[in-house]
Amino acid sequence: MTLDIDPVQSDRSRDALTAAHLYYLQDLTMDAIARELHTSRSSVSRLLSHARETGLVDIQIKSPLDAPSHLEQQLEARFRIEAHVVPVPDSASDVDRLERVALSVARILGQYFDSNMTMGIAWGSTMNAISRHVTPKQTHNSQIVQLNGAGNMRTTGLGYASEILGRFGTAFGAHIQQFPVPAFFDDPATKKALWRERSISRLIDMQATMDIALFGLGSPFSGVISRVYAGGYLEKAEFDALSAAQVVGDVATVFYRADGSTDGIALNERSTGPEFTVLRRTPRRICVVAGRSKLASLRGALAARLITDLFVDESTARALVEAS
Amino acid sequence: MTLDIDPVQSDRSRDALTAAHLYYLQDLTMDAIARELHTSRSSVSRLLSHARETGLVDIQIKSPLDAPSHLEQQLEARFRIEAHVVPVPDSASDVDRLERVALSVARILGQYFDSNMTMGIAWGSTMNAISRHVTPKQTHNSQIVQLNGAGNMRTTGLGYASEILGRFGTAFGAHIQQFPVPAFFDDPATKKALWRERSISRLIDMQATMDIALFGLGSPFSGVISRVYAGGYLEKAEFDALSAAQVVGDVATVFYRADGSTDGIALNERSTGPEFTVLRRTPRRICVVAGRSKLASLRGALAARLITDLFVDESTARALVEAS
DNA sequence: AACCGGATTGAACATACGTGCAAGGAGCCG
DNA sequence: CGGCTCCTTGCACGTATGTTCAATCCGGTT
Repeated sequence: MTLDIDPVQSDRSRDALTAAHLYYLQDLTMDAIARELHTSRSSVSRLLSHARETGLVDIQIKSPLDAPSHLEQQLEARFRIEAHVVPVPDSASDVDRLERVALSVARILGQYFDSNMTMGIAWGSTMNAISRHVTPKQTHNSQIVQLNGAGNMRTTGLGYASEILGRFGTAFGAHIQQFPVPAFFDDPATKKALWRERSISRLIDMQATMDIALFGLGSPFSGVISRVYAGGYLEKAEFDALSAAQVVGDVATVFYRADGSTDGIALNERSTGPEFTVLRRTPRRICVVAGRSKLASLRGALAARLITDLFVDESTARALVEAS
Repeated sequence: MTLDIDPVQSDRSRDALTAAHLYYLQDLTMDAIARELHTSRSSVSRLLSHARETGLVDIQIKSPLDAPSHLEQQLEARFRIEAHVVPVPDSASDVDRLERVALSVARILGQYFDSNMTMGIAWGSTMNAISRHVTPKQTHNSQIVQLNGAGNMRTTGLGYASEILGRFGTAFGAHIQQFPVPAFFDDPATKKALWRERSISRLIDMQATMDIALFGLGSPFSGVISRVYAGGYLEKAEFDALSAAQVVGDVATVFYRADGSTDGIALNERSTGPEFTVLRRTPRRICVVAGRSKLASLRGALAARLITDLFVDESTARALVEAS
């Protein structure tokens, strides 16, 4: 057994690297590059795609700091967060919105995550969308930790959640830490007991000391039903209880009201997501929101001070600013 | 008088920014972007060019660290420098070589230079070529300092050198410090006297404390005549003296031999470039070389330990490694 | 108000680029 | 040694992008 890299792979990458050099740093046409590399133009096109996909080429966009859009400035001033407004035409559907915001986030994420870091991630449609596009970036000694369990009455949830987790993991070359518990326990006592198990508490500790948290928002009572409510995670009675408690949203299956409060929301006792008091210790907490249906939920999360960095589509951002 | 930015400029930049967002982060086609921005596709193409040219979009290429080319590794091991080999086909002319290496350097330079830094730059065909392509990057409180005088019998040299200097200055938003003296004094005493003038000594001090030096190499006795020898800077007699002293090259009009030594080279007493003992204190000293005609000169500069970072075209790099 | 550069715009054209496809390997059984 | 699959390659085609040019707009001047 040897440590050599697959020579074919390495050949390919070496070529991709020179191709990228010639294309992006020397402005040669793919045709010219093809001649220098003794191959066809189409292969060069493919090499360059490969270079971009694998993060060999890194394209960043830098706001000249003096020109964050008016919207971003307002959000930053009003909520004390770093805001990133993703331009999406007002006519776009909510699906488009999510897809486009997710794509933007996926491309930028590498600027936040680095070697020796631990990032906690939730799961759900937002995280799923992001995971499908993350641009790879090689890191060392870094960890991706699942924030909340994903099991329900029908499945252990390991498939869906770990797919998401896995995509982040391979993109960053990070170890992944799954959280093999249901989204909600039936009995709070089970949770307490499990939390004392070393295998689980190790994970809880990692969550408590992570450098970055990345999450979307659940919004139980708005048009688009978040995955948590659709997938058999909650019974009708539980759902009604949330409604009665005036819940407006959740982060990693921990629920909150419009004012950001969580006290007396019974379901949280059985939820596996990190308590907000813990979450708030994470230095960078990136929230991704797309679509106006999540507006109430977003207001609540802001009130709960769960967010340090917000990625949001333009029209939702506008709505957020206007109503305040 | 107001501090507002030209609203037209700012409009343009804002659009360029969103266009860049949509194009590079969301993979929209220019056509789609045109519709969102209510303009024509060609305008979007222009906006994107603008965004790239002004450094709004920053494209980096990251060697996965495990894959610096064989050549780069050898150079780094042998000379204790950071090497960047620029791929250029062996068939390319020396002019092409220079142009392509310069373009690469111009694109990468922003990764080295930042706010609050001082960079010293020489002048000559290499620096000229680089200056014509530097990708802008906004910095604050940074300085560009001219390393050596550019005047000669016919002109003050302020035009040519300051054009170069100016391009770097505007690209980085840096203050520029010209060096209004000839390349060589006739009398060493004049130099000594001037060096005591506060206006000049201030500049010398800046050179002594700069963070980065950027220079090409002169190679008096090889095919392509460096600007120093062509432009009326040296008399026949001086040229002969250099030859007799076995000089192989110069950095900022300070001459050295193949072994890197400078002792007893009379012309250096009258040269306005920084002494090597001073130059070597600069933490990062970036040398840009293109063309095998500069090989001897490059060997000397390496022997003189003037270089910490080398940018060189592929075939010159190969020649350098092979002959050692 | 009429006039004049100079900059900006969209249409049209000319390139350059991405991708489906069929052909040609390279490895892997049977 | 076929015969199989899976992967890579170059070609051909359609689309996306860069660029020229004439028309238009704008700010300043007479």
